[in-house]
Amino acid sequence: MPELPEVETVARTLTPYVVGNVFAWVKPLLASTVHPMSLPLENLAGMRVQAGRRRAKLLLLDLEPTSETAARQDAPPTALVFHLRMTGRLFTPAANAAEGKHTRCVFGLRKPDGSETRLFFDDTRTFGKIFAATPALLEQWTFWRNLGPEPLEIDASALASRLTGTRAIKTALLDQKVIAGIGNIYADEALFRARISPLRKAGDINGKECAKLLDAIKKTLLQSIAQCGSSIRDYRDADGNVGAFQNSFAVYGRGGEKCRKCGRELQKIRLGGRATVFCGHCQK
DNA sequence: AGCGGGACCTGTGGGC
DNA sequence: TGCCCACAGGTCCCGC
Repeated sequence: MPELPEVETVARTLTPYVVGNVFAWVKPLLASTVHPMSLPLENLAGMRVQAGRRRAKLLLLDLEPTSETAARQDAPPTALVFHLRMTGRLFTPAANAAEGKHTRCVFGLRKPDGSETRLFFDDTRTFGKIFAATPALLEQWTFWRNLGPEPLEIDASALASRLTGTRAIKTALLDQKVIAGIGNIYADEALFRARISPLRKAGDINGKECAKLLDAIKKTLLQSIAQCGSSIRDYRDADGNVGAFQNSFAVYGRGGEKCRKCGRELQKIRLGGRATVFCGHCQK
């Protein structure tokens, strides 16, 4: 499900509901949803949500201590990290709402006025993870440590230096160590906009093409963020709203249909195990 | 190094 | 209506 624009949208919509609130209790409903390296989620008790943000496809709640936690012996988590994977959803349910069939964890938070609010983590396919971490723990997490740069924050030369080797450019874009946050949708969409075939060898993309590709990546991601992401089936933001960028797809999910640029039939292949759609005429 | 395949899960949609 | 198969926005691991 969520790639960079979707996680960004969830972070933005969730933040107003949680910032300033203090974790009071937690109810894990599926043990495997808690990352094996995570601190016990119970350690969240007394920590206040200071900010919400996104890194790659991860959503982070930055935490700060309160008087409740000041005397604690254990190291309290300084961040609560969520990886939504394919079907993870974070939202604040209505006060009387019951847990759903796919609710994997419930967090109880206390608002400054003393009233309680809850945070649900729902995840149909159960691939998602919750990780209560300290900075040291995050650094021990290989996936985190190896994350590549944010696509919206790098320049073309930085991208060029990371695109090496003989593997397909699309495979490289999906590799979170190369560049973080791009998934199957935005890899296909950006390559179409840059008029680059997904099958080209990453190391063969020249400087000019690299600049064009990065420009296409940034524009695609920013346009999607502006439209609150893409909703194919599961994705919803923290308010339960769908995104709109799926209406702007040039290639994703359009195999066999006509290229919007040249009218020829879009090809659908499998590349690195992922459905890949592109125009064999427009993309070289 | 890089590829394909499978695994992890549940649900949905198409074909028959 | 129902069954079976293919497939789904992510990542990891294995063997070649």
